[in-house]
Formats: sequence, structure tokens, C-alpha cells
Amino acid sequence: MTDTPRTSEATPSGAPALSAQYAPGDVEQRRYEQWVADGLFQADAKSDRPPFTIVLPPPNVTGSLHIGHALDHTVQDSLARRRRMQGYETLWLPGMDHAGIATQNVVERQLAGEGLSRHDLGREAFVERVWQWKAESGGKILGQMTRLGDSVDWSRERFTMDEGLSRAVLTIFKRLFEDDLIYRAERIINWCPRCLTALSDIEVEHSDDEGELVSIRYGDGDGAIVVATTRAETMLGDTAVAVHPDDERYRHLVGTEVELPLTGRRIPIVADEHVDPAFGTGAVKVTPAHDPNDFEIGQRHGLPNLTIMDDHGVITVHGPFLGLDRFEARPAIVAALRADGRIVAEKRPYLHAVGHCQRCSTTVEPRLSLQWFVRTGPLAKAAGDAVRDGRVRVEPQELTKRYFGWVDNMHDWCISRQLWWGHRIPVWYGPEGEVVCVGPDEQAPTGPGWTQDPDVLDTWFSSALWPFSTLGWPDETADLAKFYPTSVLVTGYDILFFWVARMMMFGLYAMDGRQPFDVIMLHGMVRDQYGKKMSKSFGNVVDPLDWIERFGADATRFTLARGANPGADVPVSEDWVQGARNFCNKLWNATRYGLGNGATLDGELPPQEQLTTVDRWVLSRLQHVIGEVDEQFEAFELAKVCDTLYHFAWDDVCDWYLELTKPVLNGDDEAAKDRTRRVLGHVLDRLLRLLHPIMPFVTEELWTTLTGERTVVRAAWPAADAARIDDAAEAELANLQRVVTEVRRFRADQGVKPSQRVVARLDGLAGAGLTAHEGLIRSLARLDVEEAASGDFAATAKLAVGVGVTVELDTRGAIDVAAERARLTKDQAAAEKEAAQCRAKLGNPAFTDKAPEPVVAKIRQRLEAAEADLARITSQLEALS
RNA sequence: GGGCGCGUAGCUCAGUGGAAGAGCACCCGCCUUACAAGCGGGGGGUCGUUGGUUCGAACCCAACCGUGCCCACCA
Repeated sequence: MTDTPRTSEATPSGAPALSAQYAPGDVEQRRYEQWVADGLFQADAKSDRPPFTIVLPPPNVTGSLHIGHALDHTVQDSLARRRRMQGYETLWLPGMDHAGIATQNVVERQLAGEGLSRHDLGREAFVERVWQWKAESGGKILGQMTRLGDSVDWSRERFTMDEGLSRAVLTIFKRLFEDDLIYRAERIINWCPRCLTALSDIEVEHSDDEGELVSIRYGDGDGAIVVATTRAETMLGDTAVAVHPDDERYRHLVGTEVELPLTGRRIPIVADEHVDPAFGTGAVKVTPAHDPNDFEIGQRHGLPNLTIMDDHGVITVHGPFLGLDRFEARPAIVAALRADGRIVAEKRPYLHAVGHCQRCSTTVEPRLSLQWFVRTGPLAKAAGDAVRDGRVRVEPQELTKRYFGWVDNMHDWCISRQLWWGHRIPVWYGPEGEVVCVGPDEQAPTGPGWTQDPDVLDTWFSSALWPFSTLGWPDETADLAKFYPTSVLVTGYDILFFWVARMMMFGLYAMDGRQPFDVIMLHGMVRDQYGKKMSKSFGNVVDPLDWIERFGADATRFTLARGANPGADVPVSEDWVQGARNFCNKLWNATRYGLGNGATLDGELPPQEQLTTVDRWVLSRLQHVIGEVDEQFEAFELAKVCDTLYHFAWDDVCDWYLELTKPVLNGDDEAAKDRTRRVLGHVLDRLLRLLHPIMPFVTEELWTTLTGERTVVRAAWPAADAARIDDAAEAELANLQRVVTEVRRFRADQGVKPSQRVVARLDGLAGAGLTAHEGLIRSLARLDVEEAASGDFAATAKLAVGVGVTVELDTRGAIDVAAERARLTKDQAAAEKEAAQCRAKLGNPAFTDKAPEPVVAKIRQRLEAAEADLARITSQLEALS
């Protein structure tokens, strides 16, 4: 892709040279190795500012590292690098993987490819296989996006996992257990018959599917009652029929019994508030073992729970249907009922919400099962209050509503999973039915008949401990004392509920009511250039390693950061990462220009009064930019930071400032050259510092070359200097830019080649305050001075460019009158429209009376300017004839 | 079914009461000595629709249309 860099050449000033070609791969690798060698990633202990901590999400969400992680890392690392430059002690919590269901999924998929399942391997071999996969695949992106230390410490994780349970998990489990916040109960849970595991509410995805609604008559004669169901097969497990207590139609039946078809069992008719009399027939079959609502009804009425399916979803009762899969059983049972004359009505297709396993899309089966739960009531209340009372801020604030909606309506949390990879539940069961929870540093009971619960904990159980377990909790470590609560959590809004809410609950609980972080910064999902979700089936998935390889980590980071505003999704495309790479290249070349022209940081920045307007202008712009970037960083508006710096670097510095320094630096006034060299060095220095958090590698390379210093990582973050703000210089430069642009426009319209110098006479510069800048204007607009001696200057065009300046040009031939007339006519129309708008406003007494005076004054000024323009353009048009 | 967003240039998005913006894409001209991964110039939008509030609306309010996400035990 890129050529090998050319060997360095010495520059005129003797400064070290950059290769002519920017080669991101080489630069980034070299810089990374240097940072590691210099040990730049340990926390600095010398700061008196509060520590700045970032919580790094465990990369377990999808089971592999992807562009979403690259986004997390970019934002986190950018925030951290700026804080470090500001003198904060920063810590980035390590990104260890942990007990992820997804981790297991990846390996299960591999096994499926070999025609195996985990049950074929056995628990031990399976776990070993997961380790193998992790060792081969883990941590790559984390390093290459940021190279911020080898933050993935697999050996440490291996240690904690080999213990079976990390101390943190054990500690909090035991504490919750003893506080009666963890309990084991038989409940209806979401069960995936394919994965053979319980699912929490958030692992179930609902969709409207086509099913059937079948009405079945239970009983005969006067005592008959018709129920409707979408799941006919569960009727085998019915233990009652329920109606609403106030439903007149059925009042006489409450307390009686009906015969359950096909089985001959007699079941009671009960009255329960849950039933909606308006839906269907107003009577509902009750299957407590296979429906959450029915379970509740069953509890209230003391009904038995009759389980009719095994964990694979296969019918386990009643001869004719025994051994049928649940989806085979449904039509079979409907057919049998129809043959019996019991089907009263059928509606097919019937659209209704059905739950699916998040991972394999299998239809979820509600199943009565013995599981472990966290009693979330008090924990969730505390998690909500911490945001309500302002201790924790959510950015963007709009998402707090969603947060409350979640924590204020949280069901108890099913934490047991029937997987083999993860932290095992630390509970042993004894031969006499004993239940013992084993805490850290406690001996598990041994002896015949004692067994450990085979289930593992939900992946989010250990993730919820992240902000403090990574700091050494439950030990009272120095890190914990210093860095908890952490400063900011950066993650996508998609796991606000999965992860963030749980960290809040456990953080507040384990750390005596102290929140796990002060700010929750939520960004969006990475999407493609059409705003589409990335998915393998669309084929629009981006591999960040591929981009890093082809465009560089800086370009990849800039592309992501440029889209990363709080709460907003982040669209990316190859075109844009190319643009980001081009920007890196632009900085490279700008710095080469500086080095080649003696840009320096030696000595004090010259005082304002010694500087040219151009130098004062660029310094003034710089101060504004520093202020804006600071504000945007504090508001976590990374996209705006990128935008501000991109435009300052490219438009102000490269397109104007560097060009404007050329006449000075190529001139003869050595003192003036030195002053501009110093300003040039200052501007490049500050620009590179400001960009460093977002593009660490290229700025490090350029900054160290420019300054001769060791690293920009520890350079101070720039502070705005109000004394360098110069409104007059900015106004003067605006005039200069206008004149130059107008001449360029004329030249382009007239088809004058850029390389062709044109003789011109400039008038009226004094009025625009541009007297001193004639040379600059001529340089940028490529206008030559008339040769007084030759005397053959013949103005073929006279250009009135506004701000009172006129330019007479000798284009050595007839100008294109038609083109010129077209241009002027267009300008005239624009000026006329503007003038008309202003006049209309000013002619409206309602406006002049009610609008604030500054607004009215501004409109008056605009009218004057428009009328002046109009006069100028009109007279020019007339002169064209 | 409930809740929260969003609809601005071909694409992705800023702008949230006082002159319609950016990046990319597009058109024209250029190898001008930091940079063709570039330089200069240019075209392009009745700001979803309809009402309302206001001297003034892309921006505030209402309704509608379109679209996205989250939540949900109506059998």
C-alpha cells in the first residue's frame, strides 16, 4: 500500500528530518515499542490532582474483539491521555476477559464444526479448549488501537479463573447470601432448549411471530367453559381454569370442576384478578409449570405444578404424546382435540409476541426450575437513587429516563447458568440436604455425599464487580483507596442495562454506598456509511485490524472518534478512514514544512507588538481553538473535538498560515524570519499536543522530531492565553482572505492557469487595513507588480472585491466578458436578495419595535453592506458593456 | 401494547428562536518548490407534511406521515 519510507535527509536548519512519505505502520510500531520501553503506562504518582480512572469494559460481549471495542478504546484512551497531559494521575482498569457465555459460544461453534458438542468433551477438556481459544485470539485490538500497555494480562486472569472463583466473586456472593439477597427458588425461568440453560430477562428477545390461537371447550353441558391458547400442547399440564372474579358469565362456575380433555383429569375453576375478561372468552387455562403468569396464579390458589416437558422441550407425560418435541406435540394435540369435537374456533395465523434465545434464536420455553436469584429490590433502589440525587451523571442526560425505567422495574435476577465456562456457584450440598455457601479462604466441605452446585454464574455477575474487583477488592489496596469511585465509564448504550445498572447495584452494595463511577458516558453503536447496523449477513462488518493494517491506528481512531458524540451512533466507512489517513498525512507534511523552514521552540514567544498581523492572527485562532476543545472534551463531545481540530489544522494552519509565512521565510529580514519561525514552532507544537489524545502515534512522531523532546505523552496540555487573542488581527485577516479569494475566483472564471503570473495594480488597501499585506496578497493570488520601466501595463479588467479594494489586472488579452458578466450577475442577485430581506425586516414596525436593539442594529449593518456591494457590482457590470 | 429518539445537500451528520453548515461524493482548472493521500474554484437543500405560537421558526407547540431503538406475562 505505502512505499517504504525514503531515508532521512538533513534539513537546511540541521533539524532531524521526517521521511517524505508518511508510513503509519512503521511509525506506530516504533512509537509503541518506545512507550513500553519507557514505562509510560504506569500511573504517575506525583500529581496533586484527583486521580482519573476509566473503567474498561470486559471484552466478552460478543465473544470476540470487534470494531465496537475499538470505539470504546479510542474514546477511553483519548480521555485518559488528555487527563494525563493535564497532570492527573490516570488509571485505565485492565481489560480482562471473564466468565462470558459468549466465550463459550464461540468454542461451541468451533466444536459444532467438528461435529462435536461440549458434552462430548466433558467439562474439563472443554474449559481447556476455551483457554486455548482465548490465548490465540485475545487482546489484539486493545493493543493495536492504543498500545497503552499490555493491558490484557492473561496470566492474571488464568490465575483467578483457575481458582474457580475469584476472591471478589466469592466475597460478594457470600455477603449477598448472608444478607438474604441471594436465594434459590423454583421459579418459571426462560429456558433455551437448545443451549440447555436458563436465560435472564435481558437474554430473551421478543418478536411478533405467526402462531395460532385455538379455542378449546373444557367440560360438557352447563359446566363447560371455553379457553383460548396459542400453546395447545401445554394443556396437558393444566391444573385449573381461571376467570375474572367480577365476570358475571362465569360466576356460577367458580368453585366447580371441569374435566380436562384427553387426560380425564378434573381441574378446578378459580377466580383471579389477573384474567382480562375482555380478551378471548374471558377464561384462561392455567399451566403453572409452563407459564409465568399461570405460575403466579397457581401460587395464589395453591395449585399443583405439573411439568410435562423435559429440558429439551420434549413431552414427558401421557402415552400418545410422550417423546414428541413441543412443536410436533402442538398439531398432534390439536388434531386429537378436534377429533374429540373440542375445538371451538381456530385463528391461524395469529400474530403474537414470542421470546427467542438471544444467542441461537430458539423459541424460549418458560420452564419451572430450581435456580439462583439476586433479590434486586433494595439494590436497584440504591442504583436509581444514586443517579436521582446527582451523585452519578449520565451523558447524554436523555438516557437517564431509560436508566430509571430499568432500575425501577427490575425483576429478581436469575444468576445461575447451566454452562461450563465461568465462575461456579460457591454452594455445596450435603448428604442430609445441607446447603453451605463457601466464602473466600474457607474450606469447602468434603466427604461422601457432598457436591458443588454444577451451575456457573451469569457473566454479568462478575462484570458487575469490575470497577472495584480490578482494583484489588476485597483487599483494601492502595489502588482501591485512590481510584474508587472511578471517574468515568465509557461504553455503548446497548449495555446500559446489562452491565452499567448491575455495576451500580454491586458497587453501591459492596463499597458501602459509594458509587462505582461519577460519570457514565454512553456512545452509540458503530454503523456503516448508510447508518446500517453492522452484521455478518449484510456483509458490512469492518475488521479494525484490517483498517489498522491499511490506514493506521491513528486513522482508525480518528474515524471512530469523529463520530463519537454522546448517545449518537457512529457511522464509519472506508472512504472516511481514508480521509482520516489523509489528515495524518497532512499533519506530516505540515510538520515537514515547519522543520524545513526552521520552525523552533527555542526561547520565549516574541511579545505581541513585535509580531506580524499574520502571526498574531494564528495565535489568536489557536487560543479560541484551545478553549473550544477544552469545552468539548469536558462535555465528552469527541466528534466536535475532532471537527474543531481538523478545521483549525487544515483550513487555518495549512491553507492559510503556512502559505502566509512563505513570503516572510523566503525574505531577507532575518529578525522577522526568526520571530515567525518561533511562532510557527509554537503553533505546530500546540496543535500536535491538542491532537495527541486522538491520534497518539503520528503526533508523537512529529512532536518529538519537532521539539527534540522524549515524548508528547507527558507534555503539558495547552492552556488558552487570553493575552494572545487579537480581534483586530482576525478582522484584518478576514479582509485579506476575502481579497485573495475574490481574485482567485476571477482567475478561475477567466480560465487563467494557476501557474500563470498576472500583472496587477492594487488600490484601496489602506481603507481595508491591508497596506502592509500587499506582498502577501500578491503571493497568494499570484499577482505580479507592474514593471514601472516597461510601461506597457494595460489593465484589461478592473475588479472591485469589496472591503474597498480594487484590483486592476493585465491579463494580456481580452477577458472573457460573458464569464465575467455571468459571475457579476450572480453576485448582484445575491446582494439584491440580501438587501431586500433586510429592507423588509426594517420596514416592519413590529420588528423594529419588538426585536432587541442589537438584532436590529445587525440587520441595519447587513443592509448597508448589501447596498454597498450592490453599487459596486452594478457599476462593474455597467463598465463591462 | 407502553416508552424514548430521529426525519436538514447524493451519503453520514452538526446546527435547537434572530443571515441554511461540515466531511465525503460531484463538476471545472491545476504535478504552483510541505503535501496529487494534494492545491485553487464551483454547483447542490421550499430543513418530512399540515396547522399553531412569535415581529421573526430548521429550532417552540399540536396533529399526521415515515423511520429507528428499548421495554412488555393479554392467554
